[in-house]
Amino acid sequence: MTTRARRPQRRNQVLSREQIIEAAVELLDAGGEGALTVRALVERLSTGSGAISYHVGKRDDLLDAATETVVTAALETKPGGVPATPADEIRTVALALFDAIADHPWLATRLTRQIVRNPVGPVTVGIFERIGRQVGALGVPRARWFDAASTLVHYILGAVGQNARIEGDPSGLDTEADREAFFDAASAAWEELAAEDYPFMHAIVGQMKDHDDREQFLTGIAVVLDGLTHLR
Amino acid sequence: MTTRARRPQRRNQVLSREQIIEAAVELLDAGGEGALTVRALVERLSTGSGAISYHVGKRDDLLDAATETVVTAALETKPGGVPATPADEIRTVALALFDAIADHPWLATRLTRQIVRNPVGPVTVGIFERIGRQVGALGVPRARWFDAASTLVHYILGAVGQNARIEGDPSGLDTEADREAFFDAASAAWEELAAEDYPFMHAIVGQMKDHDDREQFLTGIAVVLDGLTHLR
DNA sequence: ACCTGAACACCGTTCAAGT
DNA sequence: ACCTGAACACCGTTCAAGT
Repeated sequence: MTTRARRPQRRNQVLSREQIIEAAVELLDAGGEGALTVRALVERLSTGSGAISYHVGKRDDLLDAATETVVTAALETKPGGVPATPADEIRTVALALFDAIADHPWLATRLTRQIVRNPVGPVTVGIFERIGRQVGALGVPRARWFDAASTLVHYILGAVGQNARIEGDPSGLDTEADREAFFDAASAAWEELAAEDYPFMHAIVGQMKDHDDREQFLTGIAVVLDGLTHLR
Repeated sequence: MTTRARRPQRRNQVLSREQIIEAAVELLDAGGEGALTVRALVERLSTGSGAISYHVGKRDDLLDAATETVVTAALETKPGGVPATPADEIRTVALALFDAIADHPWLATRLTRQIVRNPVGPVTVGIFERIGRQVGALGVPRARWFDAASTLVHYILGAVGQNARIEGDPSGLDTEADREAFFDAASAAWEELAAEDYPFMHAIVGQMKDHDDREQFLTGIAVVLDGLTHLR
């Protein structure tokens, strides 16, 4: 390693925007949105609070940046060079978002928020462009492309948001066991509802117990895709 | 007024849970989730912070209670005695939620959260029961009722969440003019995207400018309903 | 240009004390 | 049973000062 550097006039930049975002994502994954505090960040990066605001601005901006980083990475995952069908491509994007939220439950709230408030950002544009390109090939007439893409995106966001499990539970293990216990408790409670007032809930309590979120999500996508082919 | 009361052993209860929730909704409507602070509540109700926690528990519980109150009220609006078709009934529920979120933008985030975390509460059960009852009449086979109802609810939540405009903007008037300015800015930015990289965004920028959220929402519902009739 | 960290103005929750 | 309000342990942001 060469130790002779010419006039290091400015201090070694030891902290970067990327580093802060990375640490933020780790905190968010571990403890949900409440766990992302400036002080936790300061300790983890052993720096001062001013340095953080210098690099990423306000906490809210950091949350946006973290969202953007994670979503962009999720959308880039596209290894297979197979030129998929339009439906396949839509499913790929949808599942990428589904999985991203499964890995980062705090994303659910933030993703919705970002799309609403920042229609110009790479998150909104990325998702719409990627999905929207397919709707023409699906047989949707040009005048309805915006409606079609919006319907798909809205469905995906809604479904994906509902599959963000017990976010920010600091009590650790929200594993498969937890998940099952949660569903068991829910279906038990549904069974106790008055049957005459809640006939539907009683009818589906069995289906609810052994459904698979991911499969159900794909079913929903298929339903929307099917409906879109009839959009004139 | 009779002034002679027999031993009012306990003080007049001057503060009620309902009053607190009502004040909370007003604060939320006026300034978004950030405006609901214990101190703001304390001042508005001229009481102490302890009284609030006594009646409604923690801030988070109050947010849940406010959500429940508003959603329940929205779902109860059912004046016409006309026994609508299944599709009509679904549209009624969907629009009730749409309008509730238009009036109370803070609901968007909270509604999702409540449905995820409290599948037993009146919000989740109310929405599912009301919508789910219709899917049988739609021609969905019984074994698919849960999938069908979930698809509808997920679409509705996703769409409705996206139509919660600039929530919690304390700068007042988020009126029609603001809304238009917002869309104009967005479409201007979309037009500036590189046409070769974002062909879809360019194709729809005109549609985006003069679309109507509510109509688009109904289109989406129609798409999903259509898809559901083919679900086997 | 980059970083420090004290200071500030908030925040929600708790709890001993009063009625 | 209901309410008060001080005390506490947090929080994000700012900013003069250092390098």
